[in-house]
Amino acid sequence: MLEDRRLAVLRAIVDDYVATQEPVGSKALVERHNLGVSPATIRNDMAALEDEGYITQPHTSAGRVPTDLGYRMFVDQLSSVKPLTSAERRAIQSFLEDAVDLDDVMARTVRLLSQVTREVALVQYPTLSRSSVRHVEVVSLSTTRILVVLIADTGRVDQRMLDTAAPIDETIVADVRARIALVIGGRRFVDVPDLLVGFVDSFDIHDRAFVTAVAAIVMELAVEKSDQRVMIGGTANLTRRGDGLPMNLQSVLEALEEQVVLLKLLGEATAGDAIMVRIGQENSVQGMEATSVVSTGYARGDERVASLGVVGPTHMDYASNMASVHAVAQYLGRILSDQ
Amino acid sequence: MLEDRRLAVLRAIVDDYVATQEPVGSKALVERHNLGVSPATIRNDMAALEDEGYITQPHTSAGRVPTDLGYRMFVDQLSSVKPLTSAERRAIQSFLEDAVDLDDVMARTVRLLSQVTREVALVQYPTLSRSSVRHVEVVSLSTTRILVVLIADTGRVDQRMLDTAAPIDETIVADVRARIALVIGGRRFVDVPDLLVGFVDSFDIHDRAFVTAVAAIVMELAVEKSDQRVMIGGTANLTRRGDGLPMNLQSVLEALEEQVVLLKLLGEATAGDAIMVRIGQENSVQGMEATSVVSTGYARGDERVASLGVVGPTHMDYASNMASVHAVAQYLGRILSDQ
DNA sequence: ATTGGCACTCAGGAACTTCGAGTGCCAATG
DNA sequence: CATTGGCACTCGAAGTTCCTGAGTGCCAAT
Repeated sequence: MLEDRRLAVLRAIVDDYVATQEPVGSKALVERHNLGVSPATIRNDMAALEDEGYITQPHTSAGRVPTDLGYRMFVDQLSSVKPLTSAERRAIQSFLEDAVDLDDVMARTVRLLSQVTREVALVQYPTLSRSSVRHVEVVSLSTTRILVVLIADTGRVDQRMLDTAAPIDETIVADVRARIALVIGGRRFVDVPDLLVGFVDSFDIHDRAFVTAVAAIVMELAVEKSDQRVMIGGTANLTRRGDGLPMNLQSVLEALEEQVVLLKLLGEATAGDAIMVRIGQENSVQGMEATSVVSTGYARGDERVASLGVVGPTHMDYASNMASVHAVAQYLGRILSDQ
Repeated sequence: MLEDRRLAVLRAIVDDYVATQEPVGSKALVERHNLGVSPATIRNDMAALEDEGYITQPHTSAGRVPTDLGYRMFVDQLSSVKPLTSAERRAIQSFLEDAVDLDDVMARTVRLLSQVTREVALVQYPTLSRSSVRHVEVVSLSTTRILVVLIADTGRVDQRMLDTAAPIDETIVADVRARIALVIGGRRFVDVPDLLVGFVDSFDIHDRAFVTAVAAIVMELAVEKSDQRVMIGGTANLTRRGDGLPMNLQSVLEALEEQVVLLKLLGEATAGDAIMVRIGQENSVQGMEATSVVSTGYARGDERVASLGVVGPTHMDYASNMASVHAVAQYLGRILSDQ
C-alpha cells in the first residue's frame, strides 16, 4: 500500500516533468493528480524516493527531477503498450504503402517515425544474412574497373567497385558472372562464404587474381556489409525543447553522424518483439549521456531482419514513444512481407 | 583612391566580423589592419558605406556589421581563389581514393568537405543524363513483384520495385530483360525515352501491360530520378558558433531534411568551373534567410555531372570555403574520371 | 502513518547603476 | 577638400542589490 503510493508518486513526477520540463514540487503534485493525501505526506515519500536514488533536487528549495534510475523504474512499471488511435494507424499504413522501392520504404519510415514521435528517428536497413541471393551481377565499367552487384530477395541492392591492376577481358567477366550466379543464385547470404570455397580453383590460373578479387567482394557484400546501413531523420527535433540545455546539442549531432554509433544505439538483437529502452548512461556512447533510445526489431515474415527506434532526451515521453516505435515496426514488417 | 580605401575598409570589416563575430568599430579597425589613416577618417568611410547599404549598426553606439549586400560586394571583389596547402591537397587525395564504391565516394566527399570547411556539406550524386547505360536488369523478387535495376557507367546503381496485378511468368521476365538490354544497353540515358518508343509493341498483346509498366519504370529511372539524390553531412557544425543566434537552428535543420531544398540550394548548373555563392536572402529557401551557400559543379572527364557545396551562416569565411569547395570538386572529378 | 504548522533556503527576476566602446559632428589643419 | 583631433553623447552589456515565492525539512498533534 505504502509502496504502491510511492510508485504512483514517482509516476506522477515523471509525467509532470516530461510535460513541463520543470522540477515538480509536492504541492503541484497533489493538485494535478488526485492522490488522496496531503502535500506533507508526499514530501515524506519524495524524501524516501530521493534516498533510494529515483529522484533528485537540482538545488535546495526546488522541486524534484527524476534520475536515470527513476526513469528506468518508471519504464519498467509501464506494463501494456498503449495502442495508437485508428486514425494514426491509418495514416501510418497509407503513408508507407506508397513506397516505390526499398530506399523509399526506409526513407518514408524514418520520416514517419520522426514526425509521429517528434524525436530523432533511426531505421536500420534489412539485414541480408537471413535472406537469399536473388541475383548477382558482374559488370565492367571500364577495362580495369568492375562493378559487382548483389540483389537480395528483400529488394535490397548492394554494389561495390573493383579496380584491377591489369585490364580484364570482357569474356572473362561474362564467364565469372555466369558461374558465380550458378553457385550462389537463390542461396542464402549466410551460406555464400561456404559456397564460394573452391570457386576460384575452377578458373584458369591466369584469371585467378581477378576471380579471387571478385569472390572476396561478393563475400564482403554478403557478410560484412550486411547490417551496416542506418537511415536517420528528424534531427531538427533536437532543437525543439525550450532552450533549456538538457543535453549538449553539438556532441549529440556529432555522435549521430557516425554510422557505427547509430548501430550501437539500435543495439543488439532483442528477443521477440520486445521494446528496448536505454536511458541516459545506459547507452555507453560518448556524448549521448543525456539521451535515451527506444528501439525494437522488425520482421519480414517471421524473421527479424533489423531494428528501428528513436533517440531523444532522457525526459522524453516514453509511453507514447514506445507505442509509436512498436506500431511503426509492425507496419514496416507488414509492408516488407506481404504483397 | 578614395573608393579604393572604402573597399579596403569593407574588406577589413568583413574579415574582422567573420573572425570575431562581433560588431567592429573604427578604432579596432585601424589597429588590426594597417590602413594609414585615423579612426575619424574610417568613421567617415563607414558612414558612407552604411549609406550605400553595405554595412549596418545593430544599435546606436555599437560597431558595424556587414549586410548581405556587403558580403556580396566582398565576395565579388575576391579575385583569385587561394590555393590549398600541399598538405591539405595530399590529405584530400588520399582520403578520397580509398573509396570502395560510389556510395562510399560520396560519403567520403561529404565528410571531407564538412571537416575541411567546418560547415554543413552537400554533395549531389552524379547525374545520369550525361552518362550511359552500362547494364539493365529485370529481376523477379516474387511472382508479383519485379525489381528493375539500372547501372550507369559512372558506377551509379538505381533500382525500383514494381508490384503487378497478375503473377508474371519467369520466361516473360527473362524475355523483357534480354530485349530491353538490347535496346538501351550502352546508350545514353538522355536517349532512353526515344529508344523505347515502340518497344512495347514488339511484345505479345497479353504481356503488354507488364512490359509497359517496366518500360515506364526504366524511363523514370533514366530521366526523372536522375539528379534527385543529395548527401548531407556535418550538421553538427551548425551548433559550433558561440551561442549567438545568427540564425534559427531549428528552421535550418528542418529545411536541410528536404531533398528538394538541398537540390535547390545547390542550384542550377553553373557554367564552367565557376564557384557560385548565394548570400542570405539570395537563396530563396524558406527558413534559410540567414545562411549562405557556396557551391560549384564537378565533372567526370569533361562533362559536368553534378554539384557540391557547403551551407553556413552568412558570416562564414567565404575565401577559404570557396577554395575548399573548389579543391574538393576538382579531386572528386579526378577520382571519378581516372583509374 | 498522516497532517498542519512553521522557520528556512535559495534561484530567478526586477530595478538600478556603472562602464566603456563606439558614434556623429565640428572646427582646425596641410 | 580630405583628414584629423577633440568632445559630448548614446546605450547595450555586465555587475550589484534586493525581493519574492515555491519548495523544503522537521516537529508536534492526531
